[in-house]
Order: sequence, then structure tokens, then C-alpha cells
Amino acid sequence: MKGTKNKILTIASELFAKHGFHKTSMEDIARASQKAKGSIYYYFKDKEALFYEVVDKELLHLRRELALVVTDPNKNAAEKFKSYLMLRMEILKESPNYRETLNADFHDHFGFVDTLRHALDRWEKEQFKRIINQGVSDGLFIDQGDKADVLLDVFLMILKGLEVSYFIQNKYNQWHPYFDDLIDILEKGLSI
Amino acid sequence: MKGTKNKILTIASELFAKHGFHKTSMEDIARASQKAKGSIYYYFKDKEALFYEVVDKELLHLRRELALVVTDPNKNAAEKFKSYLMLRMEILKESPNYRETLNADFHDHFGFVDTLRHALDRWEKEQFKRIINQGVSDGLFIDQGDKADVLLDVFLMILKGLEVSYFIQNKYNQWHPYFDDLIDILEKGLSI
Amino acid sequence: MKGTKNKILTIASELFAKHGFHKTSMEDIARASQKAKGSIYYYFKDKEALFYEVVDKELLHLRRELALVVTDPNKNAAEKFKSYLMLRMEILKESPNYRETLNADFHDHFGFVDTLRHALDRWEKEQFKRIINQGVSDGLFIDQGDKADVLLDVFLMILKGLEVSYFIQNKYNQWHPYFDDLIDILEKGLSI
Amino acid sequence: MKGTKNKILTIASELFAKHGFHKTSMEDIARASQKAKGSIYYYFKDKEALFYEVVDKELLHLRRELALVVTDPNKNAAEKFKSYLMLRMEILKESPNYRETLNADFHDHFGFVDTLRHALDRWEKEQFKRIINQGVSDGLFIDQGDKADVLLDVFLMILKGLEVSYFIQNKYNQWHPYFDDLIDILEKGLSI
DNA sequence: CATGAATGAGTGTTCATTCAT
DNA sequence: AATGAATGAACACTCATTCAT
Repeated sequence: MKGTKNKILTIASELFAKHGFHKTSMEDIARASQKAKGSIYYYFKDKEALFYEVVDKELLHLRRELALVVTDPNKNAAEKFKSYLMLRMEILKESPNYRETLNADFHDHFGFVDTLRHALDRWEKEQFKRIINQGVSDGLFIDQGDKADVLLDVFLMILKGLEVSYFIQNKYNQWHPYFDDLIDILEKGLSI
Repeated sequence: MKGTKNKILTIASELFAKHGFHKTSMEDIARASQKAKGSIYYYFKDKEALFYEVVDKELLHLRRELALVVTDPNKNAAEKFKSYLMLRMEILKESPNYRETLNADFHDHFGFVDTLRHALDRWEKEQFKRIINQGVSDGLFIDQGDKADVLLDVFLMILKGLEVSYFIQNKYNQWHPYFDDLIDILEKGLSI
Repeated sequence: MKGTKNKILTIASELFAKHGFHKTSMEDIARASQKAKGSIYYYFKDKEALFYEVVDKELLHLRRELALVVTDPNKNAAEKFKSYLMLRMEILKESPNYRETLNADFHDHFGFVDTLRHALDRWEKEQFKRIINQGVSDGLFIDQGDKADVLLDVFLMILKGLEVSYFIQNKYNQWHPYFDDLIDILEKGLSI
Repeated sequence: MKGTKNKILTIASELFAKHGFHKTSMEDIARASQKAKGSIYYYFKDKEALFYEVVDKELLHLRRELALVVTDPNKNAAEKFKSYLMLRMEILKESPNYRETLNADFHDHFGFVDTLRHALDRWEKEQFKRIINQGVSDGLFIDQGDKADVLLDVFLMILKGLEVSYFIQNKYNQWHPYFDDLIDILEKGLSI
């Protein structure tokens, strides 16, 4: 039955989100989802494998939503650019398990999610390329030539950095009002 | 004796840096510092209290070094600005315990380090204000008026975000060559 | 269907042989035999019952081969004696599941194999009696009278003891070259 | 305190003896010795390390007792030979944990006791050499020359084999009355 | 000051077995 | 005849913390 696996996945997602990976025990998940501990292991090899699928689900949602923006026929490149950034932050705000992933990296406790994160990085770079190409062919953006790739990387770096100030340090509500200004700053800084 | 406490502190700093807070046990610290486990608890109430002092020490070092830049009589405001940013990254690179503090785990469950981080935030904002004020009075920068405070906050937000891409995601070596460009982008973005 | 049961039996035999009773899980057997876990329980009440049949099959093979020696019309008693001993060791070498049966674990906790082993003991004693009787009637051996039975038991005891040095302690290759000498010693020791 | 460690060691020895290594849990040992589970791990790295020390203690006892026979000034070589064999069996009967060591399981999966067993093997060979040398110099035994070493090994092999029939298959009480006969057989078999 | 023995709650994981279909 | 989802008891091991000395 899909039912059991999904229930475990859903409950696990909530618990991991609320208490973090380390402080959520398999015991907790089993109790909360009213399943036997062994049942979790029937569907998921590991605690890590369970967390992996939880994060995977979040990122699937993120990509699906962002793709709608990128392919939206009613927006020009500049609008897509801004919409993408804002929606990205909005969805990430509700993807707490992916966010936990950004940190612990360092001590390689979550090396097992690297696959997912790198895949997302590549995917996002691709989307930005599309937006920019559209902007260039529409005459809105200037073709940066060889510098384009580096600029894109730098831009993504800043973007990912903001996730931290925004979410992990819980400044979301504090900074959100100034987010427009921030996007302007970035656009201006990158505009040459 | 100061000797014992300092030895514990030094060794703990190294071990936390190498293996992280969670993966470093009091046992490990006791063994490495050739002290009894009980002795650690004589000087430090908690594992958390020990970590707190370790991080405190790192931030003390950071502030001391950055203060030298801010008060340097041989630099103008623009130079101080750039020097501050670069030195900040350089020292943070060697402050792994503070960096672990950026973890969600620590935010959710170890609020005890928040005190330190907030104190640093306030301190850094103060330093930037000094630099900018000097720049304005020297005619280098334009007085932003009411917007100054918000711009400063946004700027610091970006700065802190960069820590993540830089250190936690181990991109330091990858991005370092472009750091100059990045500072330029920030200066340009913020300059009007 | 015989097919399913036999497949399970064959695969189980291989896995038990390779990894031992404890380290072979029903899961392993199910996966390797491409059958569902439940199917194993359809044919075998227990993990123990499954192992029992595996061992039973090995001993069936052993008895069949040894019977050929005992009833061989072209060998005299002395030749049968030596052939029996050597063939016995040769076949046991390839009967790893029976051999695991010698374990203390199995004696303390898995008495279910005792039945098989005792049956084998009785069978082997019978075969030796036959050989000796043939030897006596051919004038090759001396009738030991009342002592015959005890001597036979002692002899079998030594024989079974050798299995351990030989197989369990993996000295097979080491001792094999001296096996002839050993049989001589036993013959001489028992000959009066 | 030696007290706690010894209590754990003693209780563990009894439990391992009664139920075997696998069926004795650390929980059981903790409960029976009225110590915390953690206390066991304070003194013993592992369940294996605990078992190792238990076996070590048994073998220490064995060697101490056998050494008394080997160095007994009131026995000639033949007497020592017989005494050694009988005492050996007597003590091994009361060394159930060492005996579990003879298992295939332990060979495949618990190589950690091999050290002990090999040390014992070497030690026993040494003792036999002493006895035989005494016998030769007293004119009781004939010097076997080059063959001595191999004969010794074969002899030890038989000896170790007997352990199985005797103890693991619980034939001790059954065979003990015939042990004298058995020693005679071995002496005769090996004597030329 | 300093020790180190002792604790016990907590954790991830395994696996033989059952049963509705 | 055959399945495979679901179970739950069991287990080895970790570690921050306490306290008598």
C-alpha cells in the first residue's frame, strides 16, 4: 500500500521540520505515524534514506513551482527574474528539511543529500540561463559574453547565501519588507 | 589553576573544529587534554557552556583583528571597507566553531549561542557605521540619510549569507579568485 | 509444486553454508531464491525446520556415498576401513551445514538437529560393525568379543573429534598429508 | 575499584557459560550483576572484549593447573603424560566459555579469540615437549628424531578433537569411564 | 582542585514471524 | 500455491552528567 509509506513520509517530514534530523528519533516517527518501527525500515533502508526522500519531495515541489514561472508566456525576462527570486524564497521558507541540509554539510554529516543539492544547483543555473537568454533576445538584457557564466555563478552564490540570513537565522519576517530593495541592489550590481 | 582550564579550552576548540559539536564527546576532550572528565565539569557547567566559551574566544579574536582595520589611521574609508571584508572572510575561515553555529541544529536547540551572534551583529554594524561616517565626512561617500540604516542591514545580510557559500559549502577556494569582483558588485549595488 | 520448495532448499543450503545459520536471514534466502518471504513459511514451519531439511539432505548424500564403500564387493575389510575413513572426511568437507551442527550453540539452543546426528551415529556404528564382521569372517581381524562394542564407540568418538580439528579449525589442508599416518596410528592402537 | 569489574566478569562468565555468547545480552549481564549497562562499557570496550577476558581467565586457570603437573618432581614422564591428559579434560569440562570458542561461528565471525587459542596451542606443545624430553632422558621414551614434531602435532590434533566428543556433544559422563582405555590406545598408537 | 568510577536513558537497526489476500 | 506488507521484541552501544573521595 502506498498509504503506509506516504503516512510515514508525511509525518517524518513534519517531525524533521520541527525538531531537526538529529533530535527526531525513529521511535518518534513510528509513534507519531502509528506504525511499527519495523515498518519504517520496510520502506526506508535508513534514517538517512528516509530523510533523503523527505528532502527530495520538498525539492520536487520547489522545481515544479519555479518551472511554472520560467515558462510563463505572460512574463518578460525582467519580471520572471524578480518572480523567480521571490517565489524561490517563499517556497524555501516552507522547505525546512532542505534548509537543514545547507548547514551541516560542513562536517559532512549530511553528505548523503549532496546528490540532491548538486542536482538542484545545476537545475537552477539552467533556469537562470533560460531567463537571461530570453532577456537578451528580447533586447532587455545585454549579452555578457564570456563573463556570463562567472556572473551567473556569483549571483547564485549570493542567492544561496541569502537563504541563511533569511531562514536559518530566522530573519525572514524581519527582512521580507526590504526584499524588493535587495533585488534592486542585486540587479543593479550585476547589470553591466 | 588557569592552566587546566586553558588546556581544556584549547583542546576542546581543536576537537570541536575538527569533528563538530555533536561528534565531539566530553570523553574525547578529557582524553585529549589529559584531564579527568570530572575536571571539565569543574570549570564548565555544561558541554554547551564549554562550547560557548570556545566560540567566545574565536569571536574575541575576530573583533580584535577587525578593530585594527577600522581604527587604522593610514586607510581611507573605501580602503577600510574593502580590507574589512577581506580580513573578515580570512579570519572566519579559521573560526570553524563559530561557523558551526550557523547550523539549524544550533538555532533550534542551542539558543545559547544566539547571545554571542547577536552581540557580534551589533558590534559589526557599529564598525560599518564608523567607516561610513568617516567616508561621508571625508567626502568619499554620500550621506544616505534615513535609508542608511536599512541599507546597512541589507548589506550585512548579504555579507553573512556569503559565509555559507564560502565556508560551509566549502566553496572558499572556488570563489576566492572572484572575491574582488564580488566586492565591486556590492559596492556598486549599494553606492547610490 | 516441488519446484518452489526445492529451489528454496537449494538456495538456503548455499547461503547457510556460506554465512552460517545465524548470519543467514530469511530475507536473504527469500531474495536469493526469488521467492516471497511468506512462501518459505508455506513450506517450512520455521527457520529451524528449513535448516533441518538442509542438513538432512547433506547427511542423505553422505550415507549414500559411504554405503557404496561398505557394500563394495571388490574391497576387503581393511581396504573398506581405510576407504571409509577417507571418503567420510572428503564428503564432510563439503557438508558445511552439518558441520555447523557441531556447535555448542546448536547443542544448547537448537536441539532439533540432535535427532539427525544421533541417527547418523547409529547408522555409522552399524556400517563399521559390518566391515569388522566381514574382516573377522575373512580372517583379517580378530574377534574382540565383549570389548568390541566399546572399542567401536571409542573409535567413533575419536573419529568425530577429528572432524573438529579437520574442518572447524580449518586444518584440513594442513593435516591432510598426514592422514594416512593417522589412520595407521588408529589401526595400530585399536588392533589388539 | 576492582570490585565492580570483577563482579561483571564473574557474572558474565556464568551467563555466557549457561546460555552462550549469542544468547547472553549485555542487558542480562547488567541486570544479573546489578550494575548499569554503561558500567560494563566502562570496563570493556565491547561485548567481544568482555567475552575475551572471560575466556582469558579460564585459560589462565587451565595453564596454571597444568603447569603444576608438568613440573611435578614426584612424577615420571609416563605419569605426567597421563595426569596431564586427565587433568586437562577435567578442567576443560569446567571451562565452558573457552569451549564455545571451538565453534565455527567463532572462527568465521569472532576471530578475536583466535589469539588466545593459538597461544594456548603453542603453550601446550611446549609442555608436551618438556614431558617427552624428560621421558627420553630418563630412558622411558624413545627419541623419535625428525618425526617427533609431526607426531606431536598429530597427537595434539587428536587431543583437541576429543574435546568435542567429550564436551560439546555432552558425552563426558558417557565416555569418562573409558578414558583410561583411550589413553592406552593413544600411547600404544604413538609409541613406536 | 581534581579525579574517575558509575550511571541510565536513549538510539538506530535487525529479523523471524504472521496474515489478509 | 504464493505473496509481501506489517509487526514488535530484542540488541549492542553511546554519552552527558553526577558524586564520593
